[in-house]
Amino acid sequence: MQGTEHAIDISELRQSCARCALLNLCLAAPIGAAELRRLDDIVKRRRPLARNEFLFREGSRHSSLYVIRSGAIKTSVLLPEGDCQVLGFHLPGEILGLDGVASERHQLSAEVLEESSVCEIPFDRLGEVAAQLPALQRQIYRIVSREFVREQEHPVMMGRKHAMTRLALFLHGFSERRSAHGLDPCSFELSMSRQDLANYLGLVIETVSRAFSRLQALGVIEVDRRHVIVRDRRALSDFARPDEPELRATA
Amino acid sequence: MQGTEHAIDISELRQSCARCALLNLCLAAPIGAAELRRLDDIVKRRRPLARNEFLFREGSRHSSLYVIRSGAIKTSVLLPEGDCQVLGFHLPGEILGLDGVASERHQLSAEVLEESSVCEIPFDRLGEVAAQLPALQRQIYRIVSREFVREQEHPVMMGRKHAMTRLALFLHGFSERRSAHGLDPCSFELSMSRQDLANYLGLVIETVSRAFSRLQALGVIEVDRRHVIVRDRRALSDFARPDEPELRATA
DNA sequence: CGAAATTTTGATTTTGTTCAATCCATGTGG
DNA sequence: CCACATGGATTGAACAAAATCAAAATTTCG
Repeated sequence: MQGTEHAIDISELRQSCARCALLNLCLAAPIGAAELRRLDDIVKRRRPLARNEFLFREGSRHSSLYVIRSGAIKTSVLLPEGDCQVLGFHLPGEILGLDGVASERHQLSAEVLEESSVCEIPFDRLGEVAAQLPALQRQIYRIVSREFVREQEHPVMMGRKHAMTRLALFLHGFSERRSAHGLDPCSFELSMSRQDLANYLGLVIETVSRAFSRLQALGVIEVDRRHVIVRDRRALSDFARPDEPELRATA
Repeated sequence: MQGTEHAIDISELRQSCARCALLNLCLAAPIGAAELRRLDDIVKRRRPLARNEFLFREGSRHSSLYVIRSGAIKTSVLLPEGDCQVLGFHLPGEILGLDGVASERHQLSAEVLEESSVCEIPFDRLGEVAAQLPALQRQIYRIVSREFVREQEHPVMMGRKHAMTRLALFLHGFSERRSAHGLDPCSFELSMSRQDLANYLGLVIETVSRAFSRLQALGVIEVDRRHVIVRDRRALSDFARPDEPELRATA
């Protein structure tokens, strides 16, 4: 409830796809300036979402895609016994809401990990606009494909037999994603809890904790609470290689 | 090289989306009979693919989507050290080739597990047709979303801590998918090797073998080579529940 | 039929999980 | 401002499960 309605309106007016820093990662990338306004018209810029808020919940009605503008969002799915499987941690430039198009209901939940803002794009209106802008249509497919490919990194990580490999792979990928956004790849804050990370990696929290400690003891990273500094980028990507028992034994 | 060119032509002429048994699972589902012909025109029906052939390979140029008409196809991605991660086993009605739209090159390989036939749909021509048929456009999104959601089952499986749970989850899902296609859900042939299955589940081959033996010893399934009979559907889905140590201990 | 490949089974080792205790950062209320 | 409670994270010890190593059995295929 901080900030008046009025203040929010002003900031919304200021925003437009044309001047968005994420433009080239986003749906709008290949569109001419003129046509961009048509897309701009249907995009709703939502007020910032606070930590622990849900962007959407499993089972709720689906009608929009969301592009993350800033922050970090966790997606997960409920399992029969009450617990859940974390499916991803999503960063700026990434798209959410593709689940749910098929069944008109979201198949997963999206929870905000740190204050985030997103652009909401009503799905049917996007379809209407895209029908008249072939370049936009193609870009939508491209983005969807990109997300599809990125999802595959998850099973690749979980397929590794050693906890260290999984964590190294995660940290390495996280670091890479930061690079791609022009952020420091060697020093960052993890916005998810150890519990979330463990769940994501298919491990228990203790094992993740030990893997962090181990990487730190080996001088690969420095970790303080949720802050991570990558000390030896090379060593990290060595550990991220498919399970070679030699590597992770002594050192 | 079996079958003459002529024979193949005849069988191709006979095929059309309109009389395809998979129509309702496929892109064409909600399209009127008249418009269906336009889609029909761009679909290439490929001659049956033999076991071990590749539908496409990682790195090769992408230009089409593929709908599996019959058979079974395995997708996988190469890992830095030379081995690979199996990402999925795909059955009739499912779509392949969405990887590769973003980068114009396939990001994964698709290998035929048993004689299969697929419809090939040139991607840009599909776009052209869909631009004029909103119902087709929507259906494409729906199918893509469906595949997207189905991919999530993989990390859910890999997230389980016990080998038995992963295998049970796989068998249960496989059985369900058969039901959906009107096939016997309780008796089937697995077309993938134990090695492929182990890789897919994030386990080694010996562990998978033992899990099979164990499920058989418990009377849940009967397994002979690659043929599986589900004896106790209920017990199977109990084992497929998130890791409850009690369940899989004795019995 | 015989060779090669795949799968199963057994014994052993390694790793991760579980259980339990401690630590530590944070926030509360006296 | 400082005990104190709280939740999250780390660490340790015992245990269980899967990986590894090795061998035997079975199937597949030439």
